[in-house]
Amino acid sequence: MTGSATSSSAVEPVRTAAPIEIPVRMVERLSAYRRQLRRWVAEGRTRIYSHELGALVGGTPAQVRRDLMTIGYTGSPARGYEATGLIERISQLLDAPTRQGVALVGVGYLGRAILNYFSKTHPDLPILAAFDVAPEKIGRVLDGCRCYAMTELEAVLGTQPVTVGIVAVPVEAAQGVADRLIQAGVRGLLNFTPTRLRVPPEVYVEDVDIAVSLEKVAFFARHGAGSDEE
Amino acid sequence: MTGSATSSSAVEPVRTAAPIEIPVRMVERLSAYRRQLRRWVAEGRTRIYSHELGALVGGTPAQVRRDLMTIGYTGSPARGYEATGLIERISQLLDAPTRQGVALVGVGYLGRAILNYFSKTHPDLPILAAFDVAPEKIGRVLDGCRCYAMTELEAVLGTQPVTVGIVAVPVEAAQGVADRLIQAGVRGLLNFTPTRLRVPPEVYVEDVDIAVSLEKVAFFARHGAGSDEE
DNA sequence: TCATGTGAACCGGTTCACAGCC
DNA sequence: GGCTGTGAACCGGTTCACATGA
Repeated sequence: MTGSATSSSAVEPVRTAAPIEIPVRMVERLSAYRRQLRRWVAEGRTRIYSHELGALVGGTPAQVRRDLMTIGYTGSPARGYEATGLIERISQLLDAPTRQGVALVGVGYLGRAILNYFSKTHPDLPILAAFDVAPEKIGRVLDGCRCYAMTELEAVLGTQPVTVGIVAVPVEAAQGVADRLIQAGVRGLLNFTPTRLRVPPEVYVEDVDIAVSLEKVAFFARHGAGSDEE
Repeated sequence: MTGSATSSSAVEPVRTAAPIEIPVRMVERLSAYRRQLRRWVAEGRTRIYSHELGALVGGTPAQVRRDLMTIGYTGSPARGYEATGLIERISQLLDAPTRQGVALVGVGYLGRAILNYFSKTHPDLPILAAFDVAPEKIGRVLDGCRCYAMTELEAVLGTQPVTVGIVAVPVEAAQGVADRLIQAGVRGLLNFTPTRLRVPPEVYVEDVDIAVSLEKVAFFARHGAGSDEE
């Protein structure tokens, strides 16, 4: 189908670490688990039951247990799961062994929102550089992140361990930005633009489509709310 | 689920034409189809094949055909699908028969980004009002949308056909905002906050969790890109 | 020939349900 | 008693593959 399946070069990935193959949805859940667990710990709690964590994240106890079983983390029937240990285990899987950072392209309202939000939270996976075309933004430091000119993109990325790019530019510019980011070594893109980016098969693209989300909400606001999810 | 349509005030909606039960993911796809079709038409094309539409949206031809079959839209083997007719059919399903609008709460960077983006595109499903606590924003008109004080929320929503609310406020304020919106008649929420909103079962909540999305991208940027999706 | 329409097989994630243990 | 660990059943969406028609 138009290229996607492609790769599958017959080679079964004997990938170094991470012997576990984690399904996409589960990565989302693990990420959510970790965040809630950090709050939990910050509130002084140390142990948690599957039904508690489930409630915190909007999932079922069975789902939580299944996930934790899959990542090989064991609790005890009497005391549930040990929170900090679980956080560590999840981090072990989700975080890169070597420091990995993010580049933000497009410092409009959306870009500023992201910078602003991530400067506060999110110690791991830092936004190392921002890029924009507007001269008045270039050289400034916004929320602790330096803003460079688009022309400097290749140079800056050459000095930073950036593996993820956020595309927060106008639609027309998206593909060009994606190409340059990938050329500069980025392997994953978070795309806020309503275009399907054309990328080589080894690059991962996640589309965040607010327009579609909004229409979905409008639709289910009328028809029976299929409860929530995600 | 399991057919039991919970609430459904006994009245089987004799809605003009929509006896179809549409799965969640399909609503997303239909929304995406429509947007691409509109571009397609804007470029002067009138007919489209399943594989073309599939490519435009990142899906397979089979998936497209199945979806169109499900919504009861028929094409011809020789000429594919008629674009404008298809747009209309999708609109018939997705859009409300009566004018329905959106309220935005929180006019920070994220709120501004949304206002800015939706004022340009999106004629149907307009953002009818914005709310914030910052005095300097109150009374101003941003991207064609008036910004009111939070205290005016109930009063303003009483005069507008708002069924959807966008929650773009700081985490701490989210639940309170959600409660008030729902109290004011909103039936669907688009939540940008990293909390699980507590809502009555008839209200639909869609969480857009940028932090989780970013971690997902970072993860798959390292491990094999499982192609794209969503 | 090439694309549509569609029953049927397929697939992978979710949920069930129960054994084991504290 | 309540909770974990987990094989097995379940379920719904996706994909296949082929009959059909221009």
